[in-house]
Amino acid sequence: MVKYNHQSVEKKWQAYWENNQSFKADNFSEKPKFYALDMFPYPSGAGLHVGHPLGYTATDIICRKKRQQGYEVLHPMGWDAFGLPAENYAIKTGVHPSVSTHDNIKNFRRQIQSLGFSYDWNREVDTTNPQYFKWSQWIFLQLYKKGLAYEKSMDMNWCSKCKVVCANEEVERGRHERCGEMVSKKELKQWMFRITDYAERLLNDLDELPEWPDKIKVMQKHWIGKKTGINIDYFVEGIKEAITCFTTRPDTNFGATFLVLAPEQGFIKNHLNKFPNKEAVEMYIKESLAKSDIERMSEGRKKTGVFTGLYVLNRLNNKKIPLYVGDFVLANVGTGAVIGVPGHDLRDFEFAQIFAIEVERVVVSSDGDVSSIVRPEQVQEEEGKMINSEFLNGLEIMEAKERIMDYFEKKGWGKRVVNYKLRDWIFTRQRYWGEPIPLVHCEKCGVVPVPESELPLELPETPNYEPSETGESPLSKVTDWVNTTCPKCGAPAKRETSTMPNWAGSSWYWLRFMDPHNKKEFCSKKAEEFWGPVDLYVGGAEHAVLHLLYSRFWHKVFYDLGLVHTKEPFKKLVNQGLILSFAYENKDGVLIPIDEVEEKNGKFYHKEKKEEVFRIVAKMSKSLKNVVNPDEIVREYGADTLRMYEMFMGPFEQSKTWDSGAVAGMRKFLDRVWRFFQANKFDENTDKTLLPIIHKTIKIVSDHIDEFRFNTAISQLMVCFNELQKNSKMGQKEAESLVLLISPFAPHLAEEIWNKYLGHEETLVFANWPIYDESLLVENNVTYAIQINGKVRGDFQIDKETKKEVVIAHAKRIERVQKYLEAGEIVKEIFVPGKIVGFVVK
RNA sequence: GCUCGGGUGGUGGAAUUGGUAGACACGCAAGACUUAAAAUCUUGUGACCUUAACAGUCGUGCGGGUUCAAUUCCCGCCCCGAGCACCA
Repeated sequence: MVKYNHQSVEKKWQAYWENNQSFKADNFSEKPKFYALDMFPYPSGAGLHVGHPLGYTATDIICRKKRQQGYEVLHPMGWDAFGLPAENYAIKTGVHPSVSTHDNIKNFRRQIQSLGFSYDWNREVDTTNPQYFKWSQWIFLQLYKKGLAYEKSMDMNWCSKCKVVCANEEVERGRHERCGEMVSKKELKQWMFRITDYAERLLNDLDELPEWPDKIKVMQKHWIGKKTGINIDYFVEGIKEAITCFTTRPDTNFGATFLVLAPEQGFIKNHLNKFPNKEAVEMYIKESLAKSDIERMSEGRKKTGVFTGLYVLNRLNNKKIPLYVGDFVLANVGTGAVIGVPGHDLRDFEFAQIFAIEVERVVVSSDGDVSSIVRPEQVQEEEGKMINSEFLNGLEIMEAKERIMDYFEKKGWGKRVVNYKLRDWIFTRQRYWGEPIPLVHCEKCGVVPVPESELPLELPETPNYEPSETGESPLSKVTDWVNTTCPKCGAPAKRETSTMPNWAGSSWYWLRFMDPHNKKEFCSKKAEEFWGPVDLYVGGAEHAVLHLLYSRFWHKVFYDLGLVHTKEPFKKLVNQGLILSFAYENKDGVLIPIDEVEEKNGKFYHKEKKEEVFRIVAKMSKSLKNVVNPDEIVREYGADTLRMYEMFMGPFEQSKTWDSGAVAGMRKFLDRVWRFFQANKFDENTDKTLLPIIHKTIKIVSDHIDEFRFNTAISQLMVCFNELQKNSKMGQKEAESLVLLISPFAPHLAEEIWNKYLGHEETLVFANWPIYDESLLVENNVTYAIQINGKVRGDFQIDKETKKEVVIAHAKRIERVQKYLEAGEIVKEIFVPGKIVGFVVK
C-alpha cells in the first residue's frame, strides 16, 4: 500500500493544470457558456481566512462539473485592492500603498493557488493597476457626460476617525461600517451620483431575479424604500410660502391637530422673523443641532419641540392648528415637515401628549372602540373605518385614502408623489489610495473632464498620505499635480483632488474579466454578448445593499449606454454562511484566548486562574487566537481535505463552527477512497447488485451539487463507499464514474487516481460527467413499514411490483401485527405504495 | 418596535408534495492487529424502563389543534441570529 502523499500529488497536478492551461476560457467557443464569479477579495495583510475558500470551493465545484458537462466555463479571480488598510499602513510606515498591496496580492495568490481552484489566471485583474482603473475613470466620465454625476455641497456623513466622507449605505446605526466610529455631519462639497433616478428600476427589476435569495431582495427593497403618498400645502396667514407635508395617510387628515417642522427645514430660515416665539425657536434649533447622533439615539422615543406661535390652516375643515419645531422630524425624510395626526400615529400621539395637544379620533378599528384616544394602545394605525371625517365617513381607510387624494388634487391643495428612502450616492473620498477623479476645475470653463485619451490619470507620488480634519484629500498638497491646464481653453486650472470610494473597482469588474486585456474598450461588445450575464455569483451577504446595489446601478447605466445587453448583471446569487470558531468566556462574560484554556472531563478551565470557563461560538479574531490559517490545513491534510471539509460542515448558506477534529475525519475518508482504488482491479464486469447504489449516487451527487447541497452530496459519496467496502467487484466504467463524482470536490486526488489506477494519460477536467440510468435506480425489493393507529409495529421486504392487496395480506400475517389487529376491529386500511401499510384498529 | 431566517442526540447535521426521526460525520466506549503506541479494521452509541431475548414508553423550543399518521400543515407563545429603525 502506498500512502497518499497530498503534498507531492497536489503540487504535481497544480503544475499540470497550469502547464496545460486547463482552465483557460475561450471567448470564441462553440460550446454553451457558463460564467461563475466569486466576490473578489480585498488582499489584506492578514492573509486568507478560512471563510474565503468556502465560497471559492463551491463555485469551483460547480465550474468543474460544468466543464465535464461540456460548457465553456469562465471562472476568474482578481483583487479589489484599493482601500483604507493599505493607506493607513502607509501613514504609519511610509511604505507606498502599492508596495504593500503588491505583497499582499502575492501572498493571497499563493494561498488561493494552493487550493487547486480552476481559475483562469490569464484574466486576473487588480483594481489598483492603472490599466484597470483607466476604465473605472472612463466609466466615471460616461456617467458624468450622461448627467448622472453632480457636485453638491451639503451635510455629509463624516467619519472623524477615518477622516473621510461615507455614503449612506456605509453608515450602520449611525456608525461607520468599517471602523465603528460615530458618524457626524459636516458640510462639504462632494461628487454625487443620481442613483435615485434609477430607484424605480432598481426596485422593479428585482422581480426579474428569481434566483436571488429573497432576503437580499427584501433588504434592497427596504433600502430603496418606495412610498406613495401626497404632498399637501399648508399656509400661515400672511406668509405666501407654503409648508408642504408629505404623508402616506391623507385619509386621517381630518384628525390633524398640529404641524411639526424639522429644525433644519427651510421655512424656518426664511420666515423666522415672523415667529412670535422666535427666541425660543432659535434656542431649540441651536440645541438640537448641537446634539450628536449618540445623544439623539439615547433619547429614544422621547419627543422634544417648541411652539412657534404660528398657526396653519387645515383647509379640509378650516381649523387653525399650531405650528411646532421638533427634532423627531428628520429634515431629509419626505419634506422635513409632518402633519400631526395624534389619533392614528404613535409618534404624533407621543408628541401631542407632551404638549397637551388635542387628539381626534377619525378611524374606528374592528375592535369597535369609539371612545376618545387617551392611551397609546388606542392609537390605531393599521385598519378600520372613517368617522368624524365628513365625506369620508364609513369608508375603509384604503378607500378613503384614494378618495381624499382625488379631492386634494381637484382642489389644488396637494399633489400625489412617490418618495424613496434611497438617496443619491456620495461618491468622492478624501483619501490617497483610490482612483483619482478625472476632472479639472477651470476658472473660465468650470468643471472639465479629462480627455479620454489622457486616461489613466495616475496617482502622484506624495511624501504625506495623512488625510485632514477639514476634508482635504492628501492629493491637494501635491501642488505640481494639482496645478494643470484646462483641457478646453488651456488656461491654468486645478485637478479634482478627491478619489473614488473603494466600491468603484468592484462595481464593474465582472465585465473586465470577460475581456481583461482589451486596450481599446472596457469590455468588447462581443465578449459581453458571449459571457454576460454572470450565471452564478457567490459571496457574503454583507454586501446586500452596498456592492450589490451599486453594481446593479452601474450595470443599468451601461445598459442604457448600449454597453451591455442585459438589464441585470448577476443571474443567480448565493450567499455563503460565516465560518465561526470556538472561543471561551468566564462566568462574567470576559473572553479568554483559546491558548489559556484547558479541557478536563468535558469541562473547560482557565490554565492559570483555574476558574471554569465556558465554550462559546464567536467570529475568528486575533485577540481570541482562534483564527484558523488555511496554510496549516493544506500543509497537514491537503487542499482536497480542506475543500471537502468546508463543504461538509453544514448547509452552504448557514453559519458554521470550525471543528479541527472533523477535519482529520475528512482526511480519513479521502484515505479510504485512495486505498479502495489502490487495492482493487477494475478489469471485470461490475457486480449487478452494486449498480443501484452507484446510479443512485450519480443522481444524488449531480442534483445536490446543482442545489448547493454539498454536505449531502458528500454524505452520499460516503454512503456509497461504505457500501463498496462490502463488495468491490467493479468494472472500469463504474470506477471512472465514482472518480468523476469526487473530482469537483477533491480534484487532486481524483486526477491522481484517474491517472495512476484507471490508466488515463489525459486530465479528467474534460472527461464526461457520469449519467445515471433511471431503470437502475430502484432496487427490486422495497421495505414496507406497518403502522397500527399511526405507530410503527414492524416492517417487511417484498418485491416492488407486488399488488396492494397482496402487500396488505402479507402484513396481516405477521405475528407481531396480528397481536395488535386482534385487539379490535380494523376500521381502515392505508396503503402508500413502496412505503407504508397502515391499519386503524378500534 | 418592524422585516427576514432558525430552534432536531454529547457535537455538526439528515429527513422539504405529511408516511419507518436521527442518514452521513465528529466524539465516546468495547474489541482485533501490535512488545507498545499511532494508523487501520470490526461492533455499539437519543432518553427511559426492562431483559436471557423480544418487546414497551417517551422524544424534533413550549402549549393547543387538524390527521390513520406531524420535524413537516393551522392557531397561540418562548428563545436565538441577521437586517432596518422616530421614514411621516
